Amino acid sequence: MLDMKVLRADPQRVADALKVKNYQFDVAAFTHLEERRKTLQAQTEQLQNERNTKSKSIGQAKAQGEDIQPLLAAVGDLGERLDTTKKEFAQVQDDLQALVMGIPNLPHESVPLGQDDSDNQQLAVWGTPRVFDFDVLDHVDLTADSGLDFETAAKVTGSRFVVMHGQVARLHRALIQFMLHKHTQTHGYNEVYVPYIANADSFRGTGQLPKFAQDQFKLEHEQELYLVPTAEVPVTNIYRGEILAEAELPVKHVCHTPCFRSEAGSYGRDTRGMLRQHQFEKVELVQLVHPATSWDVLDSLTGHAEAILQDLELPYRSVVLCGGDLGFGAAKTIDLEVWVPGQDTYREVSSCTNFLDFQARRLQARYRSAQGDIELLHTLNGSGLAIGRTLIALLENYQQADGSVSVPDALRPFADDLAQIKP
RNA sequence: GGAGAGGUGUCCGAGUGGCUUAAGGAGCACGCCUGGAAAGCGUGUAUAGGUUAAUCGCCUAUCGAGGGUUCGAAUCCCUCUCUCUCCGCCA
Repeated sequence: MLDMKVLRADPQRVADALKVKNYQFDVAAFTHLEERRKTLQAQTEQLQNERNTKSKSIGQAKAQGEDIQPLLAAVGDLGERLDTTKKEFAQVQDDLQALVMGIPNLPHESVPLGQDDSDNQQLAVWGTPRVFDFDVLDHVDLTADSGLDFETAAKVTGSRFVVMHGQVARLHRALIQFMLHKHTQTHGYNEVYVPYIANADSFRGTGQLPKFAQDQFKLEHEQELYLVPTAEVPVTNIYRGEILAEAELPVKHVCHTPCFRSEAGSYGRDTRGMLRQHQFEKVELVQLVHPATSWDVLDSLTGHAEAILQDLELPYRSVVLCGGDLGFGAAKTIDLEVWVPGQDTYREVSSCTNFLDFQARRLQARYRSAQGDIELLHTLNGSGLAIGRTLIALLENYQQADGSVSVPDALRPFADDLAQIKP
């Protein structure tokens, strides 16, 4: 959520900034609602004050044994007027809230202009894609006999799911262990385990609701519950409504969860293989930091994700997302894209984002400064990394002419010393 | 699943319709006192919003959440939620 003070002070400036994100902010509608809000709030509070004062005097009169009938009469239709005004005020508040909750975060000034991912700007390239002296297989063909089993998953559940067998399942598990190990032991993150189901308040807190309900798996339950689309939701919401001491900062969490996404509206895209699944594993990095540090933290957090790709010796590049490709709550996002030989291109395995105080304001996640002031935190997160896509990259980059796949050194200790996957 | 007890500020804890403007205590901060400390004494110690150029101030809301009754609700009623105890079931 944006700062209401900023919105009120200069809505036109907000509208201009949001054009970078292809978002049309209706300044007139906002200003109109805000005017009504102001009037109605003043009226409501004035009536409440009147009621409180008069009620108190009734109490005092009663305590002194005086006749309270005239006082009761003086209250008259105050209650009714208050009721009407209150309802009107609540309605305007709801409308205004709905409007403001739907406004995306302002992009940082360094975010490049652009419509979609083709306008993203490359920042750096690491490693060189391997030159193969045989015909390259993609992960589907490579594991058709022994590893990834899409037919069975389709029988058990439906499309966009996978069953993994044997050594591929082991490698998949090893990737999770390896990443958790690296982030906790080398990068100083605290591991957390969290629920894979979260309530609507949590989804609103991190910005998945109200706007993106169609992307979520909603449970049939008496309470409004959803499967988590990323660990970002449960982990960041640990701090919803909390006030941390400045000395506790920065909070750094690493968390492995499955992620559930309905992928509504992506029917034709990435239908082959396990690039885009309804369920995938992810190791997520989440930080809650002092506002002054968040831009530095974005760089270091991205570096932590990059370290995984470097240890696995997978070629990748980093790109900064353009305005049109930037997420709802993001001020700036750096994507890491790993080389996928089967597609002869780079594909996203990590998305590292600085939300500034956008999520913190919805969450009311704050800290108390040394001076005793209470201020909003800044939140950041990034994949470190998406497991399924890393596995794809691993299989395809490390494939051999005979159809086997060698396991990179860094991963072997976590895979019971598995050195090679046989076809 | 059944029965019961609860949820009050940073913490403990009082509070069954109006001197509650949430008592009292602990903790913390500052001041006085002291050679220094402890003790003692004093002052302060929530959040969100409104008003204001801003501070002070003033106003409104918040006692798990949401409704309701009432001139007036922490207190009474309803729904939900979480915690604890006992029974049952269970990995």
